[in-house]
This record gives sequence, C-alpha cells and structure tokens, in this order.
Amino acid sequence: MPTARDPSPGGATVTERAPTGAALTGGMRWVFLHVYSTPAARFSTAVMSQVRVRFAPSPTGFFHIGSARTALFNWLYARHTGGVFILRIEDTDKERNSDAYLGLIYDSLNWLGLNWGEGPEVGKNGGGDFGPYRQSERSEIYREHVQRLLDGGRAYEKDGATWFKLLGDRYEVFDEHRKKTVTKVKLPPVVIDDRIRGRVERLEDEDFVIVRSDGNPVFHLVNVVDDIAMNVTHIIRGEDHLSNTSKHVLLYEGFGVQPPAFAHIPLILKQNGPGKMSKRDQGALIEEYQRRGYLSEALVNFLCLLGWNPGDDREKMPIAEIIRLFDLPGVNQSNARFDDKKLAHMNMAYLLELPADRFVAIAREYFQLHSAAHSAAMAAGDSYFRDVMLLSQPKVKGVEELPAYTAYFFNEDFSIDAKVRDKVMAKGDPKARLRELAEMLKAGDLSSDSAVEEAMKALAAKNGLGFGDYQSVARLALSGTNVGPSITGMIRVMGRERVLMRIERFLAM
RNA sequence: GUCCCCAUCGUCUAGCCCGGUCCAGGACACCACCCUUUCACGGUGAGAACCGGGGUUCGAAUCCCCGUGGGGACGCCA
Repeated sequence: MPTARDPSPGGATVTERAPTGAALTGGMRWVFLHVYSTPAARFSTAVMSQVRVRFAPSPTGFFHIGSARTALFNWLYARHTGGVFILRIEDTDKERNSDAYLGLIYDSLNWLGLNWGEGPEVGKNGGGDFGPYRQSERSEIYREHVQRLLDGGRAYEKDGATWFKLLGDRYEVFDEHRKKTVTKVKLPPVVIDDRIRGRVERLEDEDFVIVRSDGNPVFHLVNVVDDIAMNVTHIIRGEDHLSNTSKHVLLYEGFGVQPPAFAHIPLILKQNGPGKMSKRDQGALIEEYQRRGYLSEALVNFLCLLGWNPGDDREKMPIAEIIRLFDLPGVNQSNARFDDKKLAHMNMAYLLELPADRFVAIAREYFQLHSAAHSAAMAAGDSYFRDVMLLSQPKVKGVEELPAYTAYFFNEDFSIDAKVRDKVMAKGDPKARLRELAEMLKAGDLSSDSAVEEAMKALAAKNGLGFGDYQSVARLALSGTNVGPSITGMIRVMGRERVLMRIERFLAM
C-alpha cells in the first residue's frame, strides 16, 4: 500500500480510507482495538522513551547474509536513535541447535562490528537486566506466561498441547488444502501498522499451538513473551515474518499488552534462480566472506544498500554517516537480489584506501589460512612480505587474490607462461635487452621506484629504444608472466641479488 | 489452493507520498576510447528501464482499478 511511508501516529488508522466497502471492517476493527487497548493500561509499563530493538537468531545453521542484514538494520536503528541493541538466542529447537552454530553467530556479529548492548556475555558484549538472553534458560518465564493465559481463559489444553484461544463464534469447515475438518473462529482481521509497509490486515481464524505436547513452547509464544519481558519497542525483521505477525498481535492482546512497532524489511533474493536467499546458496555465508579476506566494513556498507539508501547517489559511506541517516521510512518495500560483483567492487574500493599497516595485517592473516603460500611468504621475512603486499595493494580486487598474485615473489621455482614467453620473445632481441638491463642493475641505484625508472629510461634512450622494450622481457624473467605490479617496484622490492639471479637463470634457458 | 507483500535499465537504486522541472538520474556489470610501463585503478562515452490494460486529469513513472509477474506465509520449525 502506498501509504506506507506515512506512519499515522497513535493508531489513528481506523478513520482514514473512507467510503467503499470499508465501513464494515472499520466497525469491527474498532471492537478489536477496544478489546485489547483497555487491559493494556494495566500491564504496560510507563511510556518507554528509549528504543529497544533485538536480533533473535536461532543457532540451527550457518549465519547468512539475510540474517546479517536483519541484525545490521536493528543495530543501525539502535545506534541512530541512541537505543539498545539486544541479542537474544532463540534456541528452543533442541533437535537442531548446536554450539558450533551459536559460536558462529557470535563470531559473525563481532566480525561485522555489530556489538550488542544486552545479550549473552561474550567478550565485551552482553549483560543486561532482562536476561537470561538464551531462550533455553527462560523456561520458567514461559511457564508463568502460559499459566496466565490459562487462568485468563485465553488458552486451553488439547491433545497434550496447549493452544491459544481466539475469541469469537466457532464453526467447522473442511479445509481442501489440508484435507481435514478444522474449527474456525469468526473474527475481524488483525491490523498491523507496519513502519515500512503501512497498514496491513490479515485474518487469523484458528486457534494455534503455543506449547507442544513435549512441553516445549513454540516460536510464536516465546518470541512475544520475550519481547514483552525485554521491553522491546521496535521489531525489525524479515518480511517472511509478516504473516506471523497477526498471531503475534493476538498474543499481545491475550497478554493485555500494546504491541511494539513492527517494521518488516524486504528479503534478499538469491542471485541465480528463483526464491529468497538461504544458507545453501552461493555466496550466502558470512563466514565465507570472512574466510576469503573480505573487509567487514565493505560488506556492511554493501548490505546497508540492499533495501536502504541515503536518498541520494552516495554509496560508499563511513558507518557513522550511515548511522546518522538510517531510518525506518527510508527502507524499501521490494525485495533485492544479491549481487556479488557489486560487493566485490565495494570491497576493492575499501581495500584501496586501507592504511598500510592494516592492509599488511589483513594480508598476513589471510596467508596464515593458506599454509603453502604462508610458509614460503614467511620464510622471506617480515619486511620483504610487507613490501610485496604494499606493492600489490593497488592492483588486486581482493585479499584472496594475493597468494597467487604474489607467489613468484616468494618462490624461485615459479613457472614461465609459455604463451607470454612466445609473444615477448617474438620480436626484436629481448635477450640482448635483458643483458643490458642486468649490466645496468649491477651498479644502479635501486633504492626507489623513481631511481630504477630513471635508470631504465636512460638505458633505453641510450640504445634508441623505448621503456617497453625492457619492461616486458624483464617482467617475464622476474615473474614468468605479463601481469603484476610496476616493474620498477618489482625490481626495488626484489633487490639486486634476486633480480640478477633470475635474469641470469632466464638467459641461460 | 488460501492469505499477505511487492513491481523503474541485466542487477542495486533515485524520482512516486506532495502529478508538469524525467524523451527518467546514479552505481555495479558489459562495450568502446583515453591515460599508461604489463595488469589494474582512474577518466570519457555508448547501449540499457517506468510490467500490461483501463480509468482520473489539460497533463501520470508518479493517483485509482483490474490483470500479469515476482516474493513470502499457510508445522506441535524458528
């Protein structure tokens, strides 16, 4: 609905949209609002001035892009409003939970810089007055709340499970889709005043289970109970939860509590094929980007732009600026397709302007994960490694290219690309050029790129040739290929001894 | 099948709320050229979109309706 960006204040939604056909539902809506707004006064705490948002993942699988963005939008909103970002672990599914996945949630959030003010205590994160923050430790709280519904006649037991009871006239009907007779309840549609979608109506007409027959409470119940208990003011979550929201609103009503503000953000679609992105899709895992040496600030910047924008043409922005500008009405309503090319570009842009020390540190970290490249690189010594990395920084699109891109700096047995060799050796007398270059380098000043460059240019001029006549064959002899950093930089970094050795070996071939 | 959400270049999007300034702007990708010491970066340029149909209006990408398409939800999963 196009009224989305106009969050009408204070539930005044009832009156807008006039004549045609809305009269009936409008009237019923009033009844509904009346029912739950009266007892709300008794339960709801004083006016909450501070925004409290939560990210509530389940440790049942890898942490993926979609979850990361939901966490990010919550975090941004908390930072923007000076509110609290809560991490709550929804680990009620005993079958599928695992500590490894839980650890991955903590690691990924930390890596992305999404620190939580309240939640499980991990490192500098967590703590808070509304714990415990793992649902597996909150059973007593759920039991009390279910008892309250039972006592108030809003829940009953059947088939060993506990069901939430809808209030209204009941009737039986055969459900074609599920092939069974079900009991339905006559009710006006639930109204959701969504900060991103606008007004959404959805009919909820069947009682639903809130505690399984094995005694475990279900998602809908624990989610609502915790959001009440933790004083959550804004629920920012994926649009896939929009259809659950009617159940949740009914539960709030059952507890006599005014629901928080809802904001359903668009989904991220997989880049190839139909459907939303899931943990199994190509490029879906946060862990993977971390492992591939992506810069978290680049990934965060990219993720912000999937479903949100600052309202102008800016894309690459410091996080502080994003925090300043981020707001719920600026979030898009349509799903966005993930594009790894754009992410790679963003990553390169960040890489290019990374301070030298940090670039080298990240490169070293990356090499450590790749033992073969690592041992050779480390054997060459810290300062040589640093020089090689800084020489390559402006040339690569990502840290993951580094080991292959720089391999010949660290290994003497690099291979010579046959095609390149044939091409380079085809015209002129490259070997003669190489001999002239070696002669010059024996005594030349190799202390800076410009010194090397001047010497090479002088040599070329003396022989009536161009810089390129020396560059291509020198590159071939030193690296075996025709791509790489500037040749002058290579000579400077490799040093006289190594350069002369490689040239001689090449001439002997 | 039922219900809900959405709809601008291949992709992410600006513009839409408050109709004219839009023969629709930016970015990624692609192509060409320039720069150049290879490869990149960078610069310049090209191609590329208002889903369709009705309506309202002097005028619609912008408002309304209907189609169509895409997405989501329909569990004693979360």
